[in-house]
Amino acid sequence: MLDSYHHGNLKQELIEQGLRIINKEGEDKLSFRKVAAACGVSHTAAYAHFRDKNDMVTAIRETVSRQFAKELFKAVDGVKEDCVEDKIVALGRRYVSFFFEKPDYFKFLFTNHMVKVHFDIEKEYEEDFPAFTLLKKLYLEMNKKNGVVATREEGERELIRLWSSVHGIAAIACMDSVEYDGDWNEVVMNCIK
Amino acid sequence: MLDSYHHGNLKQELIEQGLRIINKEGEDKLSFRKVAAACGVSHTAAYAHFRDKNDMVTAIRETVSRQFAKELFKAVDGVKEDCVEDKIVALGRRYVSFFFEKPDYFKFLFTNHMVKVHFDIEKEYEEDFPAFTLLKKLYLEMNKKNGVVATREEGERELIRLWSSVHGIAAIACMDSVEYDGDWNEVVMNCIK
DNA sequence: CACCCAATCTTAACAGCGTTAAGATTGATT
DNA sequence: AATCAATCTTAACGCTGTTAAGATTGGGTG
Repeated sequence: MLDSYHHGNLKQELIEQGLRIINKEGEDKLSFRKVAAACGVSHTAAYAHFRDKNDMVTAIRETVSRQFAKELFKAVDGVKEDCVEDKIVALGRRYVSFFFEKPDYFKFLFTNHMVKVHFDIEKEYEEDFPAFTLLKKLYLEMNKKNGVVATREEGERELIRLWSSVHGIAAIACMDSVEYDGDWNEVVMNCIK
Repeated sequence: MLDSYHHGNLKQELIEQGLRIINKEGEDKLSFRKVAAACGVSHTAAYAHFRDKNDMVTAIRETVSRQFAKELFKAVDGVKEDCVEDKIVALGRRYVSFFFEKPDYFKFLFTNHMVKVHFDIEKEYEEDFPAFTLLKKLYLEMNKKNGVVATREEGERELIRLWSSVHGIAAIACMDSVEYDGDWNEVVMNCIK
């Protein structure tokens, strides 16, 4: 463990170095060999920890996904306890600002189809995209507080509307050829309703 | 021109074969060499027509972009002349259904930042994404018809809301891990307003 | 303590990729 | 008929992901 042959903590460092490369050079510049070199290890060592490259990228993606969710939770927790509407707005703002700060993460998270989601408002799904699960929870909380009893169809449509609004703004704000000198926060407000 | 050394129409066939490969195997499976082989030509012949691979992919992307716009125009033209609201709805529906039919096109069009867009409602921009230009036109038409005089800020926000709603739904409808057995048309209706 | 095994890492090799360089072929122009 | 520029070919380079076979090592068993 001391003397280099066995790294000791390779799997995690591969993820960290991979993330660093994506941040600095973009996802397309990420290669198995480069990550290994960054860890000071031969280019096939990673196969002891990941099935293939895609498996490693997926692990990195899950790290980003958790990091994203953590930011959303933080934003929501900063709002006074009983103001569900404000919490939803706070989530929407952070959702957009997170990706506005790191546009590459948007592409990285959403373009390879890892995001699992169930609109079904009558059940919870452990495997769902955490950011979505949080939104779903807040939405149900809001309905409950306001005494709204939506049909399943109405509720699902409204949930989709909420998420797609915010997600759509993030998608557009991330396009590097889109310039908008207004305030994205205002846009979010205007969209969520 | 007859006897094979000079292909005669290579550039266009490269685009067509490239598009075919993307449709059948996905963008990541597209290679310069494979497209060339599909055209029955050596793997460097394409360099007479495209600067590099990215240049060829961009050409393919512009083809898809035009094809997409054509579909939207067709949908809009199918609506009675003076019903602007219905036209916008028709555009939204086709926007989503187009990508729902070919999910790979969504990623292909939007994840490499080719889409240029100006929200500025006081000018027209030739180079803008044609689908967006159409929406912008309809939006201004609607305001005019209804005698709405929005400030520049309000107008831009509303335009963004319109587009991001539709775009967001398309983005979500395209994720292969998202299953929704409701009608996306209803979702579009509910979002556009 | 000695042994062994399984996990971990290395080197070697393969096919596929984009790209460049140098040369062959051709249709069109002079 | 000669020439030239556009077009296509072959050869080579360095990079990529992946597999196979072997070296190294730490932990658990006798």
